[in-house]
Amino acid sequence: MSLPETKERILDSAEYLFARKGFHNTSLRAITGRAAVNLAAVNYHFGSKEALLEAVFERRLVPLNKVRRKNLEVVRETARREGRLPGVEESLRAFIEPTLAFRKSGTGAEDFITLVGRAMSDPDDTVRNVFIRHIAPLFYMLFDILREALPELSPDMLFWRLQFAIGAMGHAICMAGKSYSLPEGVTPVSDVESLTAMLLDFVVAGMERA
Amino acid sequence: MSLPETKERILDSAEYLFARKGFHNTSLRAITGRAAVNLAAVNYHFGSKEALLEAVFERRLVPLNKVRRKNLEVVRETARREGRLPGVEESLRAFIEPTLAFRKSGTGAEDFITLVGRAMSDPDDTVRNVFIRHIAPLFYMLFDILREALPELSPDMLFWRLQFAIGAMGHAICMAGKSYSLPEGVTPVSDVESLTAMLLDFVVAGMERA
DNA sequence: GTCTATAGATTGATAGAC
DNA sequence: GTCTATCAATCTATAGAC
Repeated sequence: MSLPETKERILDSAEYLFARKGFHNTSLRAITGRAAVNLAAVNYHFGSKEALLEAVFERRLVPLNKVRRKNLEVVRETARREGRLPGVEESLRAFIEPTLAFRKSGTGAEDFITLVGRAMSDPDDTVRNVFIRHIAPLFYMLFDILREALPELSPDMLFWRLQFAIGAMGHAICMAGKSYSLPEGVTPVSDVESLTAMLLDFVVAGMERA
Repeated sequence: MSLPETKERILDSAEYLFARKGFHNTSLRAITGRAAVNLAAVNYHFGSKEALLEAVFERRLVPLNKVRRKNLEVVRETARREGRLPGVEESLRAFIEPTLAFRKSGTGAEDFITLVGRAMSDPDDTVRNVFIRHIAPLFYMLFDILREALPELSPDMLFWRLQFAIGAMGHAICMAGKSYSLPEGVTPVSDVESLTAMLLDFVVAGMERA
């Protein structure tokens, strides 16, 4: 059966397993087994395991980045039209909100966004480089808008604060929906809206710190 | 040559490689090759690759945790003696400062602290579980002190804010000393004192956000 | 304790029939 | 495009000489 969905099935399976076990700890046999396709299909459709990883990132990251870029452009243009500086909160929201919201955007999106949360600090160059290549332009764009929003902050300080914010977001993504052992009396909400609101509160406060 | 330092050489080499390539992407051959010891020495001294990972964490984490625990106890006792609540900044500092300072505490410590920065969100269960087992008690201790410091904050909210802070710290650790491509005009400082000060500023602001 | 040698399993990738 | 079969490399782990 030469189903046109074979590539998609492989991508879904790889996304699922990469997010849960990591790239190097996931074999092509595990991927094709879960996808119920033949082992050789991966190399036929993608060429190599590494190219498959690239494709897993690309499938979701291209549309997600389009939304984030659009949001940032709107923030910039609106501020310019109204003759004011872009706000810190609206700038960070333009980047963070679509990222966390993406989690419930479709089947497997949750796996992907977990993968994203981990990719930034992945020990493996293969994973991290593929990810950084896709995310760097948006990072610079966000950096530039925050430069305008916080002109009194030195570039160095802004750089680090933005790194802190990104670290907080990535870790929040990794933790969301997991069930680690929790302190007494804690039953943490993890619906997207609440988490986004809490995270934005936190990073805006840190970013605006005098 | 039956040098008593063989175990140490293996630990150093494993620490170096785990931090740079990840656990599953590092072979025992690479470890023993770099350590200039025989392949079989790993299984003789540690029993298995996984037990070696455990030992890598244990060697550094036990003394580091002793410092962090001591610091947190001092914060708690000092506040109690002075009849006041523990402060947010001193509580977070008691945890964060020794962690970042550990980076320059000796040969290889930098590698280890990178490993720590990544362990929290490591895709691999083996790595993450070993780490969480060592860090969980201190996390609860810090959580409890911050409960006293911020009594008006709901446990859920505090839990997430602490997660954000830990995510920021972990990412900062991973980024420190790396040379990623940077925005125009940014030459980020990464000496321990400056980074600690900036990070504390950021997370205290986020934690105290009204 | 250190070494050689190798077992035993698993890996990514490919050739070639259909 | 999909399959079987397999190659060549790699891996962790261990047995046994020294």
